[in-house]
Amino acid sequence: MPDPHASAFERHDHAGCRHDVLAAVEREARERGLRLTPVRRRTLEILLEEHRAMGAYDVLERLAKDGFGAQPPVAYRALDFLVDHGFAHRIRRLNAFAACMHPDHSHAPVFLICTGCNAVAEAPGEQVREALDATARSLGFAVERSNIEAVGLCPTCAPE
Amino acid sequence: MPDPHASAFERHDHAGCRHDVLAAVEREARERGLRLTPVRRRTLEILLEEHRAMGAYDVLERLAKDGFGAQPPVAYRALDFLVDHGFAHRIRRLNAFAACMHPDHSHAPVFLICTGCNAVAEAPGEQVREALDATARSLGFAVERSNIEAVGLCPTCAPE
DNA sequence: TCCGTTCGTGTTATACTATTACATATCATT
DNA sequence: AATGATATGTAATAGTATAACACGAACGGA
Repeated sequence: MPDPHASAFERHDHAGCRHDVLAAVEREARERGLRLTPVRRRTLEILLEEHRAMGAYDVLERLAKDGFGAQPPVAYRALDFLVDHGFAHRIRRLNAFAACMHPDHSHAPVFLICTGCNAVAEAPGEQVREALDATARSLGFAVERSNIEAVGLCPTCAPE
Repeated sequence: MPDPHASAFERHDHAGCRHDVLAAVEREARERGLRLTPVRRRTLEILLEEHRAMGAYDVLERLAKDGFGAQPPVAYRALDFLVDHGFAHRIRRLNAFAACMHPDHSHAPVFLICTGCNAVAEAPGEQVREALDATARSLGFAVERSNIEAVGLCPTCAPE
């Protein structure tokens, strides 16, 4: 099994992580009584196959090829479902979506977007999330959800 | 002078903070050799007057009423200028813009968006930013810019 | 099993957000 | 005043997202 903690910037076994994540999502959905319908499942597969942040219309195009509806709501609804239940993430800076690589445990990840190669890594966000909660709490604000995104250069693209 | 550290969730003297921020921006622009042209200045004034996150088209509408061009690029260019130089912020979650309340010192704020009253507060982001940098660094990622946004309930809207 | 309700899908249409491209004008500098 | 860089105005279009409605499948209770 691929190292689940490997950074998305590192080389890893795509086929393996794809399979594992899908299995984890299926199990989660079953346990939580969620309906992982054909469109939803296929949408997740597409995100996993591409293994990158994809626009809703890119996803839609692929869904249409697979015989699903070709109108925007088809993609948006499936993507919203995945995001709502933690099986995918929305990256607002890119107006894009990406499969969650750790769907089995709740987490609020941080996204690192490389301006050199356009790769997007899902980094562990516990520390950042904790700091954010503390900051919010000091103002009496109760955080429900958050998005934390950074753009910069990944190790490969960074100058020496 | 209004307390510059007051949370946006607290009552405060809008007219006062408006004036102070505008003065600070004018000084900053002068010192840094930036051209705070009429559209740009008016755009900032609009954001300050409304004192909330505004869509580009809302801003555009007001600019048009004031005799400026009525096409989207007019608003987007002015807003981009303000954002690029730290005089305003872009809140991606809302596809909106808000005047920066502390334009005199560089900072990477955190945005707290209340789902109850739609208020947006600009909270100090040093701690969060530090945690984000640490997380990114551990993956060899060099952060250039980031956006950190949280949705939840402000003190006023939170249930007892 | 039948009925009603909820949920999911497909479709049409439209709303909202943002950028490209190009012409014109203004500014800073010589 | 001439030049090059910067800023503005406008037209056209690209890209992102949602509302509203019809239909049908899944679910739960009588």
